[in-house]
Amino acid sequence: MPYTYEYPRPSVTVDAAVFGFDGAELQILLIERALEPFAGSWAIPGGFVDMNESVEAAALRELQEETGISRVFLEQLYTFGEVLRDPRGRVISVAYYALVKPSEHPTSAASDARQARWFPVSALPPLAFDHEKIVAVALARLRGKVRYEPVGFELLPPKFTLSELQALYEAILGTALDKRNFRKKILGMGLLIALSERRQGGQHRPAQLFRFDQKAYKQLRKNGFNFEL
Amino acid sequence: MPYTYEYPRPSVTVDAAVFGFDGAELQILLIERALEPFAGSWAIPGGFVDMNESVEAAALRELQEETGISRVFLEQLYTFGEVLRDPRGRVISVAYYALVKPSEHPTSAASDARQARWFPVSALPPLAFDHEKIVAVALARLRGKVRYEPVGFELLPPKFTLSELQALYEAILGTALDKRNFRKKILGMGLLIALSERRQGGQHRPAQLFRFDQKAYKQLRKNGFNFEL
DNA sequence: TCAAAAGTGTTCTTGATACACCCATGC
DNA sequence: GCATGGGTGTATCAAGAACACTTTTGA
Repeated sequence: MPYTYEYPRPSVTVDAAVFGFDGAELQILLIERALEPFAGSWAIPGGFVDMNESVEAAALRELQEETGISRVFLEQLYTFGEVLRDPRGRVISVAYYALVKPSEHPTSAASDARQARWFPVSALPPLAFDHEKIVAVALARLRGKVRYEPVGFELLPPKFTLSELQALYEAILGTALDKRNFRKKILGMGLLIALSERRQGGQHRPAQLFRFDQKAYKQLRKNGFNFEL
Repeated sequence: MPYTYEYPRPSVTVDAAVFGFDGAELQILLIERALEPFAGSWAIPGGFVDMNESVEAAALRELQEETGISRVFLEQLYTFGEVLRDPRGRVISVAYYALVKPSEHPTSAASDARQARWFPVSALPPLAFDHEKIVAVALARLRGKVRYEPVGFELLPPKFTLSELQALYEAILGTALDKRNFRKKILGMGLLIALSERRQGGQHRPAQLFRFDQKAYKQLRKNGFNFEL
């Protein structure tokens, strides 16, 4: 690297806000830090980027190491580059957000995390570093994104009912939605496939199960289709 | 920095896609590199982040140094973190995009740029590094952003006609817009202030000049107003 | 008087919103 | 038979899209 010897180098970390949904509330996965600084504090998972891995690969690796999660929807969020944001010195953090189906990802703490645990976004503990800011940006992004791209399905199990889907949207957007209008709109898009199964959940009428039609979505996108709400 | 001595550190650069508008076409400001690698190639302005400045401050500084531009709309775009994106070694780039009023920013090359020049986005030369990718992402972001936030005004002089505004939107979006509908919508928002001046530009009827009403916009935003198209 | 851009309203169509009752099941 | 969530249609309203002619100026 002949050209850059003279340049001072900051450290670069990745941090990921991992969202999940428990059927009622939007959740975020936090780890309890095992190491200084902020040992014992809650934080979003993350760590240093190695020299021989891309930034995105680092985010995936840290998620795997600290929480056991792999194969998730992951998208870059924002890079936090204030000079004093980390007591260890100059550390620039590339933040990501991830959407997982908690049912498919039993979390298991490891690496430099004492434990990993889901918290409802409405009741988060104090967080290490500037992670509260990162979470706030991630939430804003998710709320924006969910309205014009079908990312909600990343948070639901492969088979779901329309009521579950609606509850998810209500949890993310923080508003009540009209049941008939919601169904009319979402079914009208032709992105859901009705399965031959139903879900029985108590002493009432069983609900039709659906799955998201990835292929139809990709096809529609090519033709200029825009998912909306 | 006791905790991080053991970590290898990538270099971090900032790069900025700077957009302008000449009345007809959307333009991008490029510099001709004076130094290796890619000496003599065109590139978007950028450079290394110093240890004692935030990433955003670095982007502003590099813009000033390489093109003479200051006090512009600047927003973070995306961080490019592939391992081999820079021949100098491991260099992570935090990309920004900027919107400038070319009239107010006579560009002047300096620092490690031989010259700075505007190019229409439809006719860019080959670019250094992965800058073509960065420009593509910046363009996509601008096209998305311009539809739901009034950023277009950053590209126009303080006083402008409705035809100029419409031409700008048409250049960015790449589509023709209906004159009457455009005027109806944009005036209906109450964000433009009609000035008592007119602009004479040839042998035809002079056009009413307007300016953007920043205060009204901030006020409306507080009340949940959403700019759209 | 001609060329060139500025300016102006109405109709139609489409999508968003509001709203209330019957259905299937388990207990 | 009753409690619980599942499922369905219509009428109103607002916003978007389509569309053509008159006005003002300089040459």
